[in-house]
Amino acid sequence: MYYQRQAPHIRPMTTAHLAQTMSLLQLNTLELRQKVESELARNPALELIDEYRCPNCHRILRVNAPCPTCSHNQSNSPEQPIVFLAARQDFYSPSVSSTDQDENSADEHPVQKLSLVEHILRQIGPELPVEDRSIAYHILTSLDEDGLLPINPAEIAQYHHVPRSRVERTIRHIQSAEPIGTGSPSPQDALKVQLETLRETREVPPYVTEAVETGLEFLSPHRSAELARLIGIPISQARQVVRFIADNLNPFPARAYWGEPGRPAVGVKSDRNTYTLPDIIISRVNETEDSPLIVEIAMPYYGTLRVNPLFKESIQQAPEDKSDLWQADLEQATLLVKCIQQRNNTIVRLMQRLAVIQRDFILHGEMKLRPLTRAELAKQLKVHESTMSRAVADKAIQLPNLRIIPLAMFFDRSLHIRSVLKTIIDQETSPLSDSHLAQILTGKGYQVARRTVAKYRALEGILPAHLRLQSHG
DNA sequence: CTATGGCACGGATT
DNA sequence: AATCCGTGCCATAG
Repeated sequence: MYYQRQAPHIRPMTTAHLAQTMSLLQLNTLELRQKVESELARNPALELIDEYRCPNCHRILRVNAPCPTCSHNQSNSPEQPIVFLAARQDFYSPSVSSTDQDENSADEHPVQKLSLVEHILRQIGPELPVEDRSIAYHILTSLDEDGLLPINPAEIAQYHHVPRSRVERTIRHIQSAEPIGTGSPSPQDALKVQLETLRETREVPPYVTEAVETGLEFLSPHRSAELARLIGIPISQARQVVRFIADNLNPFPARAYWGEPGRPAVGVKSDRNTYTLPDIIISRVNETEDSPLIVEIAMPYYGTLRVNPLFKESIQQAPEDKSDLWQADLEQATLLVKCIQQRNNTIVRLMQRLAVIQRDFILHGEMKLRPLTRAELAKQLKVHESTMSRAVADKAIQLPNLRIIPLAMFFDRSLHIRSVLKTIIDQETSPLSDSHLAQILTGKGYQVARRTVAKYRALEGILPAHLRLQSHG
């Protein structure tokens, strides 16, 4: 399927190389992993050997990557505090541990991304009693697109002829898996579960529990006034509560990692029931202001992918009729390996640049996002615009604050203004009209037309001024 | 008369 | 070439 049986030597190498690099570049890590797996299964010239470890420190290394501990780092100048670790390979577990049901569905229509069901089963699989597996599977496949359970546990119990308590026990198992709260019957329950889990590791501000229990409908940022009145606390404290909940909890667990609750993230395909893992992870070394950033590129497979040297040697002894085929396989394998390396290289270079340009955004949030176009970055990196587009397409990136957002968000033209707009509205004492908001924004150095303010408002799901509530009283 | 949403146009972006 | 986005104009609601 991946190669035509034509005389391979006629095919111009460069064209094929280019074409394949391009097509690989626009795949995200999971898609690439599937591609590699299918090639591995089909092509005897390709082999996957154990991960390559640094002889001194035993760190797992990407092929050809300098060891970050023993040898010096390539990209670490003092004014650009960024450290690039070797791409990490341990991120995606090998595909052995899936259940029977998964195998079947995967055969029928190849999964593009790890489904939520599979993701959770892998987590709870080990602790889940075997006899509860079918129940868990039943629950997971019944989830709606937000990760909530729309049907009654009693139904499931009846269907499997088991006591209800066993179903509920299984639900609790599922709720405790990432994303926490999945399988809850309602957004409120999901929040409660998340809150409990959070309590184990962190201090939870006062009144958060009350807000979740009674003031659920007032939890959106611009309704803090109503919440304050309901619980009987100052508005400022209500804002903190709302802020805390927005930052740490999510009423729709399955959307947990896609940007902000309730708002579909920018640039995401509207695939339903897919759970997206990051292709790139950024973390920080410490909490100081000038802390270096660690950028990790997730690898699609364990170990080192390479052309099997034995296959290469034995190719002269190929049987007459197979000779062409083997030759084609060999070329295909070499091509794939090269292209994957090139893909990684492109993404690493992209991220090196991006981490410098958008450092403030990565560390301090949306308001600091610097408007940047793909074309601009392409120019700086001296690559073609279409290459940039592909590199950015369909990738997810995890920020140090653990939020996972589409890489495309780094190129949002108006996110920073929208974010400023949000805080203005959040802090307004009486509802401001669009034209007034436009004035304030212009005063702050963001030139936007009144009409545009209206569009941004709509985008953020904020009601027009006359429908917003007075914040005091 | 003011505030806002719909439509459409043109330029930028992909 | 196709799509997205900011903006102006106009109709409508209050």
